[in-house]
Amino acid sequence: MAQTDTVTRILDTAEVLFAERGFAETSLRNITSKAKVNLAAVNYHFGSKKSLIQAVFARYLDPFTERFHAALDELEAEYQGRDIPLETLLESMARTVLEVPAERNSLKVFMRLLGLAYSQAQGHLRRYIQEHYGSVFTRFTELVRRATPELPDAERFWRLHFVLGSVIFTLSGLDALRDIAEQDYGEQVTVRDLIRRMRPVVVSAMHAPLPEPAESVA
Amino acid sequence: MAQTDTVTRILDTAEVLFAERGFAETSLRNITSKAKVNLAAVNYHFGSKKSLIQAVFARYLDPFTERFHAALDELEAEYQGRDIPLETLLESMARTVLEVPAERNSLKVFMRLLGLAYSQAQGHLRRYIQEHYGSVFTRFTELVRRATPELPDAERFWRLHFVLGSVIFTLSGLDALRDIAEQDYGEQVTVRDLIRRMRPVVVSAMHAPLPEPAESVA
Amino acid sequence: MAQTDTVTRILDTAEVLFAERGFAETSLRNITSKAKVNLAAVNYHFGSKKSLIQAVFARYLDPFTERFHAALDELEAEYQGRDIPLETLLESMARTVLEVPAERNSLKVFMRLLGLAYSQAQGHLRRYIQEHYGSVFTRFTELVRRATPELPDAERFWRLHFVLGSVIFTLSGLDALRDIAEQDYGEQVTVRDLIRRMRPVVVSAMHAPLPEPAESVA
Amino acid sequence: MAQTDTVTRILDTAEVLFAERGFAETSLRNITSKAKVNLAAVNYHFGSKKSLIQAVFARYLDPFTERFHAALDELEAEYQGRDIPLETLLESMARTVLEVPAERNSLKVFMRLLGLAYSQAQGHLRRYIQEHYGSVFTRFTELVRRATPELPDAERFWRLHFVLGSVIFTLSGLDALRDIAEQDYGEQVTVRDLIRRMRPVVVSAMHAPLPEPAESVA
DNA sequence: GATGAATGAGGTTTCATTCAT
DNA sequence: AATGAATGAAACCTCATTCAT
Repeated sequence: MAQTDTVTRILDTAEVLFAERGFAETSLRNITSKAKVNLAAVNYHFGSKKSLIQAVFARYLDPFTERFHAALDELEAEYQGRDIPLETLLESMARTVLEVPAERNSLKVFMRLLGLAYSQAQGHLRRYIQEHYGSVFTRFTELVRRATPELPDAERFWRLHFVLGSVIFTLSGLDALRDIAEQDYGEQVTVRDLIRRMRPVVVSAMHAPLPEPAESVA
Repeated sequence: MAQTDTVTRILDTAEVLFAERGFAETSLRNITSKAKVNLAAVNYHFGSKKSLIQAVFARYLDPFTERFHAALDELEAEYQGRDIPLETLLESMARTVLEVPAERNSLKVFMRLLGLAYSQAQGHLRRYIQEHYGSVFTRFTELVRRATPELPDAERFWRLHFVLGSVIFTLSGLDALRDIAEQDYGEQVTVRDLIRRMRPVVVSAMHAPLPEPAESVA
Repeated sequence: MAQTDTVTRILDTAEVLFAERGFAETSLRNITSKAKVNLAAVNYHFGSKKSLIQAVFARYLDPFTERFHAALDELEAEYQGRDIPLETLLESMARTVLEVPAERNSLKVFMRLLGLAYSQAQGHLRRYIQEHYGSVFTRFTELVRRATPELPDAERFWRLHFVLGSVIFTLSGLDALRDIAEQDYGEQVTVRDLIRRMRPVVVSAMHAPLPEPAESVA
Repeated sequence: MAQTDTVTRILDTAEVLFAERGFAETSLRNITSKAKVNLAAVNYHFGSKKSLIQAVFARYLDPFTERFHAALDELEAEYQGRDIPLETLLESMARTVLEVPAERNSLKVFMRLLGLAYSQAQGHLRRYIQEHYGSVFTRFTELVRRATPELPDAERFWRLHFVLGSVIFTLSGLDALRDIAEQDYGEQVTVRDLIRRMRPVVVSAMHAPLPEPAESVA
């Protein structure tokens, strides 16, 4: 009881502060004082700041991975060896991404964290994510490959990263952009809205015509 | 001479380190020791770390703004009031973005910096960029608006940011991605290749069908 | 059973770590984690780190004291009031020192601990040893006094400490020295060898001519 | 001026506290607060606590090494290739050891430090001393070899370490021993007295008869 | 009898900045 | 114009110990 409480309070506070300011700009003091927890508690429960950062991610990515694997299992069962259409795959991923943080009302935080994982140095984090969650991404990539046989492998690789960039960039910089959008267009945008907007863009991007071949001289 | 030298050495070193590790993770000591410059020199020449960060950006964004304004001037003169096609506008922007750092062989650094400007907290930086360089972007946005009359304003706003995200994300993480691509597909990708590949994707993205309207209940 | 086990495991681990690194450099965490024992167990069973240190010494010094008293009893019985020769006294001490740790194969540890007791601050330890084991040493010293009537008391005091220093220093640093000796002279030295080598040196040292008197001006 | 002052104050304070309590038991806060110097000054001037410890030793050992080399140069010149007698060599070393700290009235501190260097873990310190000052010791050892041709090499090696142990042990534990001696024998002992007392003991120890050969079975 | 959780004190180090020269 | 010295704040982490269970 007491433990769960402390550990959870630390994680809850940490993820919010990390999302707001980044890792380096958030000190353990910031976290523990806001969480009303002893300063040493972080090191006691997590061992180090690095491990805390990883734990914050794990709390999202563990259930995400599990559910996404399950969702892909279902799809594969449903399609019985036939190729799953790209739209369905993307749909399934989007749904899972939305599901996990929905239970804690922290979708925005999760998105910011994903953005930080990419943009902040934190080599240890990149390694941790790669090690622990690389396999789902690999599985997903392979299914995408079979859904888009017309694309050369390299082309597909790059397009997936274009799309990934779009999503992570937009969602992680969401707050600032949302402010501007609200000010300029009077719209109040939710993450759900954004995902709805992204769908056709992403699909079009993946299906765009192949580029003209490179010129002979670079 | 000696001063110019010092200032330039600081800027050259700072931009590389910032791009590699981020702002908070790069200390003035890191910079000055690598630049072989006195520790106090940063504060002496720039006043503070914040100002140094801004100066690093200004060195790219000042010439960029100037040239991009000039390029748009040319286009407007050429089209004499008629709408400039989206492809042409994007083309022009891409060319200018490539031109500026090309002279110092630092495209990657420039892109990483742009990425950091987006993703790192540094409120002061966002404000600085907005204040000093907001006008070019506004001008460009307005021209895009006239090139895509079929898009609702808000939709265009978001799509531009999707695209921006793609570009910055891909180019700023270029090194890592390039390694993977080379390993997996035996391709040696140049920045020019990437831009060539991006063109159809970006155009398709901008021209994607409108999303289905939001459901009534969020 | 469980308790005995825990206490013993703590003592076994603590003495090794203390001997290797010293008292201050060995944390209770080091000990308990290596001993696979709960962190609080040390405080629970021993009360404090200081008491643990004392307990580690007691485990060697209690049997040592007992046996040494017994050995001196025997000698006094054998010599029936006549002075016991210095060589015999030293011999007896050496034998007892070797006997106690021999049962646990920990002579080196014992010697290192004695060295630490001398050189590390730990006032409490010096006091503890003095209080609990001072009497054997006093008894031994008195016998030595009668064996070397030609030496002034102060001279004898210092010489005993010179010798003690030799022994503890050599035996506590044994591993490093043995490595050098083996490398340089191709000798594999056992503790018994060393004791054999020390005997004539110690005897000569104790019987050395008196120093010339101090000069008038320090 | 200001710098010299701060650096010197730190070194002066550090060596006293180290000598009194040992390295681990002396915190940088202890040092800087007693030296009335900013806490960060140690890291500014020395880089780390380890480097400070090394600097404290260097301040004694650098002049010691220099003078001892000079003294041996003189002796070699005087003896013109003939072997220098053991007594003379030891005499020369003792004189040099006394000379260096005499100028700062800190012989006792120097001795404690030497003792600590041996008994405290501090692997870095042992390595530092070995690297920087090993050569003088090697030179001295070689001269001792020629002064005691009757000793087998291994025997000489061990005897030198017996003697070293005597000296370091006694001198570094001096304070406690001195208290006892004063209480028991009413003597006030100076380091000079001790050295005077040690001389005949050391000489006798080195010239002790060879031990009886080892028994056939170890 | 034993333990996981928690704590307050204090450790070393790094930081951006300022100051006297 | 430029710099070496110095500083106060704050960073992360480890410590021995205590407490509730």
